[in-house]
Amino acid sequence: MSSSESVKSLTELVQQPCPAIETSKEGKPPEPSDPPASDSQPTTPLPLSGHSALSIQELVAMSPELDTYGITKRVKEVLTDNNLGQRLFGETILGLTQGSVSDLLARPKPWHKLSLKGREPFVRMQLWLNDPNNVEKLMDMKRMEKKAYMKRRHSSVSDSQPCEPPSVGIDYSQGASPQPQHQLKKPRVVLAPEEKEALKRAYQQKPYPSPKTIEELATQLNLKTSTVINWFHNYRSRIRRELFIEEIQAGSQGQAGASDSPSARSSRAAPSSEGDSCDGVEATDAEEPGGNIVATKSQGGLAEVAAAPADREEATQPAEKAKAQPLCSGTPGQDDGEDASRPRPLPEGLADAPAPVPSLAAPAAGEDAATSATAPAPATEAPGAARAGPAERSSALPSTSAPANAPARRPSSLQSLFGLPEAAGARDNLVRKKKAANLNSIIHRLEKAASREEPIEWEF
DNA sequence: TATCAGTCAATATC
DNA sequence: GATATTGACTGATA
Repeated sequence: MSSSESVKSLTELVQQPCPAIETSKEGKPPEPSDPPASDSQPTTPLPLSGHSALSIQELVAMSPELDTYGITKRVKEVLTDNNLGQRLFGETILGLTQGSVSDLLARPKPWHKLSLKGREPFVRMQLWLNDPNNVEKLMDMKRMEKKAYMKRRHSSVSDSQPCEPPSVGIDYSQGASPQPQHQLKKPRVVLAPEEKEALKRAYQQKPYPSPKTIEELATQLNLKTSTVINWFHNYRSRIRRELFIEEIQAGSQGQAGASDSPSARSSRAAPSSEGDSCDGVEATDAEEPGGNIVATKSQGGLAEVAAAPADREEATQPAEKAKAQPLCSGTPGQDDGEDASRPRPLPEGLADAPAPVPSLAAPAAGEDAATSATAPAPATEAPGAARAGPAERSSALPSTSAPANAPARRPSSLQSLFGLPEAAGARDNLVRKKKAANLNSIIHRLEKAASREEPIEWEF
């Protein structure tokens, strides 16, 4: 009951105009920081008015599994249909910056892979979608912003003061030091294509390089070790994310075709079906990093890969490939394009770009095997596994999917709150089916590859 | 301590 | 100008 209560209050909130927005935007103490700042706090549900501050968190906690992909899709539609920008939407509704919104909309992670915090934006989006006045409100915000902007502009002009960009309030200015700190700002590091290429190659060989390796890479590329470390972190997580997406997309596509014929499904899944050879399904397989499905399955066939000491590598490799491909195909052209900007000798092995296809077997470098070994591949990645390896997901979905037929753990009211169609359960099943189909095709290909004994071939 | 998730914010691209 | 990309940072977790 309590849950439905809060749900109710939330529903109300959703219905009512979101004042929070106004506060943050309108008064616009051009504080770009205000929304996020407060937001990051557990107490900050910007779009929701004060009294319900806690609700969003509660909601997130109690919310049923949401279709993140579907939500973002709808949000994108609404935004584009109404010509509403990501920035406005992000800052007023989600309390996130434009970049984050872009990222979120373009690469939503599956619900079960999200942490509580990560789910928050999706719950907000869902609530927003449920709000019949959502668009109007945003439109209003847009107008208000415009007005405010004009106002500022006018005043500044009249003052003949080269007022700095309105909202781009330099936080430095007001805060602590009166000095022109902007100067102290670290310049953003921009890696040259060759550097990225080299890092990618390094990644292919060791997704989890040892400190020593990192050091070497940094030295040879003339980068800071922290930059190299960050790069690896970012690359790993982004690849992982891509895989989620592809998984979903492949799934939905597969479904489309699969719905009628299984064969269609498999064909679509077909590797290069993508045409691009680059990303595509590849990723799908790779997806296993999240779950180990492939690992398990593949192990049989992809022995070599699996054999590699570094499970993690194994796990990531495919993904890597997905990513790597582009390199191959893409680089050729500009590849030579030097970046005179920064001369740096690429590490051997990394440098020989010629070989676009990284040798999976390359594990030669044992030293790091240890490193990677440290973290049991699937284990680590287990996040996915733990939460729901593809395998699980497809069949025995953990808690998430269970709901469908399982004893409804959530009060239906919640579902309505989130605007879950009555068919939520059905959709759930659908999604599961898609995933299962996707997995099947993956397995199929893996087996095929395995039987062929083509070590590297399976990079699709 | 290493890695991850989530995010910001600068920069690139459309 | 809006959106996408990406290096860096923070906090959480194992």
